[in-house]
Amino acid sequence: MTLHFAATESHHVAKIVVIEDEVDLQQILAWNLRSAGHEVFTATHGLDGLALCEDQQPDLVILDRMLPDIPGTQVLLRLRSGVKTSGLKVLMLTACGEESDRIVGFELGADDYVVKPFSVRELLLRIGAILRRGRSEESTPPSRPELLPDGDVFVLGDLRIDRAAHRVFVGGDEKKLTALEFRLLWTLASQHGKVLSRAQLLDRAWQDWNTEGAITTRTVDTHIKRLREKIGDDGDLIETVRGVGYRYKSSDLGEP
Amino acid sequence: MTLHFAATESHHVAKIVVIEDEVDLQQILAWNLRSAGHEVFTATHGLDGLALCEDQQPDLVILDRMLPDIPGTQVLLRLRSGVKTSGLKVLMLTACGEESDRIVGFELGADDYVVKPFSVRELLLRIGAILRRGRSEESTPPSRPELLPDGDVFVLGDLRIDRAAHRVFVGGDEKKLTALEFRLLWTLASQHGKVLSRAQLLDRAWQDWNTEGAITTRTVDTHIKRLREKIGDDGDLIETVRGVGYRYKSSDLGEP
DNA sequence: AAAAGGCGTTACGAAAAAGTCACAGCTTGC
DNA sequence: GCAAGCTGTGACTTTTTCGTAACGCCTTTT
Repeated sequence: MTLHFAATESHHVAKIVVIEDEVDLQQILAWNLRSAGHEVFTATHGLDGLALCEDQQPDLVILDRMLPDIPGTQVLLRLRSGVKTSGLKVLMLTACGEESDRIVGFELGADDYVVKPFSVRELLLRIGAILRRGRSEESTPPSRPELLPDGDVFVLGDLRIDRAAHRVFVGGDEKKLTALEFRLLWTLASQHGKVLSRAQLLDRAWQDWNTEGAITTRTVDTHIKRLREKIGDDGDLIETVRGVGYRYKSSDLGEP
Repeated sequence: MTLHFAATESHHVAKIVVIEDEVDLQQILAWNLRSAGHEVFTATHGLDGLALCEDQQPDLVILDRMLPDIPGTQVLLRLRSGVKTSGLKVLMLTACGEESDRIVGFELGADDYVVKPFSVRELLLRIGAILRRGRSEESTPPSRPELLPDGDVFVLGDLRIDRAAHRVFVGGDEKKLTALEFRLLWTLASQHGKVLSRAQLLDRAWQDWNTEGAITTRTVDTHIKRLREKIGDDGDLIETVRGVGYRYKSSDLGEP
């Protein structure tokens, strides 16, 4: 069972993945971010980093442009193309002087772009800004409604999850879920086909919500039950994997 | 993610001046705007920019706040004081974290205000919005709101919000709202169907003058209550999403 | 087959979130 | 400078959600 840091009121604890091959820098960043209360995972290679992201579902990725295996822009591209990481924020790092990179970085959808060498303090400030913005999506005053398309709808078989509206439909009928149930379902569905242990579910669905300390893993069972009940599932959609955890039924029929 | 910023059908070709000293960013903007069919002129200094504007009489100026010679606010001030450039739209850019600037920016009459770092995509959307808002300017006859051009009137079911005149109608009856209530309602309605957290609402409706998280999120509740009361709502229009925030009732039925 | 462990299910108290209200500090306009 | 109206906040109430314990069924193990 994982322990969670206590969060200060105004401070949002985030899960952050750092993909950086310079170990010194990586450690400096990790240490500082952890000091700020964030949960940090590190990788030195692009592919490792991608796997880590899929596994951990972070809020933010700090991504070096130059990596041993594949370029950071490639990583960014894949992160952006995956449905499973929608809403993810990316901050790119780059060695100085590479002008064109910046263009590419922004166009690929990096949320910020920092040129090395940078002051750690500045970087932390920017990270804070990104994370804050993250919660308020597009930031600043609404200009015109039609400009904000909600491409944030997740569809999987009969299931449809609208994260922006915070609504769930099963076969066309809306199911009223509580905030926790919603997150639980989202966690499972966004990783459909993959077994998630109770500990993992507590980590993700409960996230920073559970700041007080450990919650019994049995609690998950109860919520799974409630969730199944609400979405009218008898174990077909949310499958029990005895001794391991739960899994949302995969839509894939096999290996592509 | 490949972004296309090609010109769309109902598109006015505009003349745009970009005043930005970071050449990278300036070029990114210029390139994208030109791709969208606009005529673009660039300057790296404030005074050059002013001259350029007087010379070219653009429709829109994109103005960085920090420039090598004079502050962007100065530029804005002079643009606004000149009769020759009335009707001009101005979008200001600023480095993040400078809260007070934002106030100044809006008060000086910027049409929009974007904080760096921003996603280019978002900026272009906003530029499009500003341009589309067109030359309707002020001068809205307050007597017949239903006859106004679609520019500044927002209609959603029984609700009609006239931003220019700062009036709100529900089913034909005008509701007298305070400035804050008006912004709150607008924020919710313009994002109808989407859940906005209390933090988001504070960010947007309270906008500038909420320095820091100085205001309790509970305050939002109170204003929601007042707003509901005034527009005669019992939770049908402004829906409570427990544990998440509030949502203005969507006009869509939610099912495709 | 009995024991042990894992899980489904239920019910209930505790706690959190939202609704509501009154009041005080601040502007604003007169 | 006064009165009127906004706004923010704390206290209180109501509503809803969450965590846990308890019990029983089913599966696995010995």
